[in-house]
Amino acid sequence: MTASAEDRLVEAILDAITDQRLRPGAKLGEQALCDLFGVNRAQVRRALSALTGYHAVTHVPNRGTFVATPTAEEARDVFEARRAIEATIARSAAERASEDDIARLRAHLDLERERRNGDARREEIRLSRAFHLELAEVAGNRVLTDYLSDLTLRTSLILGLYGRAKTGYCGTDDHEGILDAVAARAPERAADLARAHLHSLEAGLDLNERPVPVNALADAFPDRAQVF
Amino acid sequence: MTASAEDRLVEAILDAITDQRLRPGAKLGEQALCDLFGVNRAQVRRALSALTGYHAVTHVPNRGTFVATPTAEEARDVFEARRAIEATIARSAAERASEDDIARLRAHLDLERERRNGDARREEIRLSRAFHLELAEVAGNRVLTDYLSDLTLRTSLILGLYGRAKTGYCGTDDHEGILDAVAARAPERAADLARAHLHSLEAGLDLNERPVPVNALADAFPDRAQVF
DNA sequence: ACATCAAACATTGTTAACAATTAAAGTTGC
DNA sequence: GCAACTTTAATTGTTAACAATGTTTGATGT
Repeated sequence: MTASAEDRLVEAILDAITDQRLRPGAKLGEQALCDLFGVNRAQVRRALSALTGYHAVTHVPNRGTFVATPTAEEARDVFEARRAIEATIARSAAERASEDDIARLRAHLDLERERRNGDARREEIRLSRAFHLELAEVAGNRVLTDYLSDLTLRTSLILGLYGRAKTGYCGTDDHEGILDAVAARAPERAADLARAHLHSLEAGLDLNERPVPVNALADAFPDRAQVF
Repeated sequence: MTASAEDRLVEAILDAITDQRLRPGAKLGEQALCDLFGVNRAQVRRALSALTGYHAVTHVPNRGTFVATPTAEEARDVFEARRAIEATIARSAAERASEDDIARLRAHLDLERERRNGDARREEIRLSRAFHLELAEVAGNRVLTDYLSDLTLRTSLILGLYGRAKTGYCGTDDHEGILDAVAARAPERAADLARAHLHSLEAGLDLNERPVPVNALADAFPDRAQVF
């Protein structure tokens, strides 16, 4: 069960993008990654290739690979796709959730609410994403779960680019409403609430192009920077 | 605009899977692909890596990569995902299709009907897939179109594994009904018909595990086999 | 004949050196 | 001082040889 070097790299970069330590447009230099993670270039190269498949990075021939910078149009498409997929997920979850599932999701929301009182913004995004993905697990469709994993990552990038600093991200209240509908075995209400949740999240965006904030690779992995 | 060797390879293999010249479980040997396409191993390797991202092949460490063999469960998940996505696509298409779009789709259906009278079964699958993808283009959501491209490919594999030989694949009649709803600007009816179409396609499957038919790589590319 | 084991073969995985391309720095001329 | 050009450095792309793993083949003994 020991993950390969390539998988570790992919996970580390996905994590860094998820909680916005790596911002859109940041360059992922091959040698830099070799040094940071202590692997050889071929492995880095394959990891980056895999990441392009997740729409997390874009590869420019002879230039390098960069953290993806979704356009405003792509942002709209991502949210529409999420509504289509998460409505189905919410419906299935309401039909299939066991008592254990519901209890687990409630515990997750408690954690979310607790952390929200603090100001750990990164943690907030990560936990919010985790709720959506756990609900997907409960729904039990691996294909949809994989797509949602992809879409939530892209949502992280979109929030980083177009999100207004003021507004919080996913309201915990919305999540609570969805879970209540699931617990009440009300599939259509759960689906409607999921759609509404995503609409309000999208409404909180400012979809005007803005200068792309780029930061260095080393900033995203401060712990490793000293090790190597 | 000249496609790279890697892209050509990916396209060729995806095509071969789409019209079932490459069947589930077929081994994609690296050296064999080098010989067939006259490229070096590194390029083959990267192409195969990209293909795993499309869920078209699976990679087994130290064993090689093989054309994916979806399980019965995955088949169900794929169809549920398609219903979620294509219902949204049909709805959008009905809202946004121009007269040109509709004319183009009608021409496509004419072609489909014509070929159907012949017995070109491969052509039939390819054209049916193309209709779904063209409708997605009309709907105008690139994210959903990409996912659908992925799902239709997997559907090809699923039909090869679990499809009853008797039944045709996508009925042209179903497609016609969907297009009529689009032309009539009836989004909900279009969405319902799309869902029903996929339900009937899924109902035509025999989801019992069966021996995996494997054929050789060279069989899938008879034209190239002689060149090299 | 069948199972077991061992050696030969074939295939995948890794590494390092080399080539090609792009970005950066420095220089020259106006 | 600024722009255009040349040279230098850094980065990505490619190739081929080597190592490790898995598979097949054939021999051996029961």
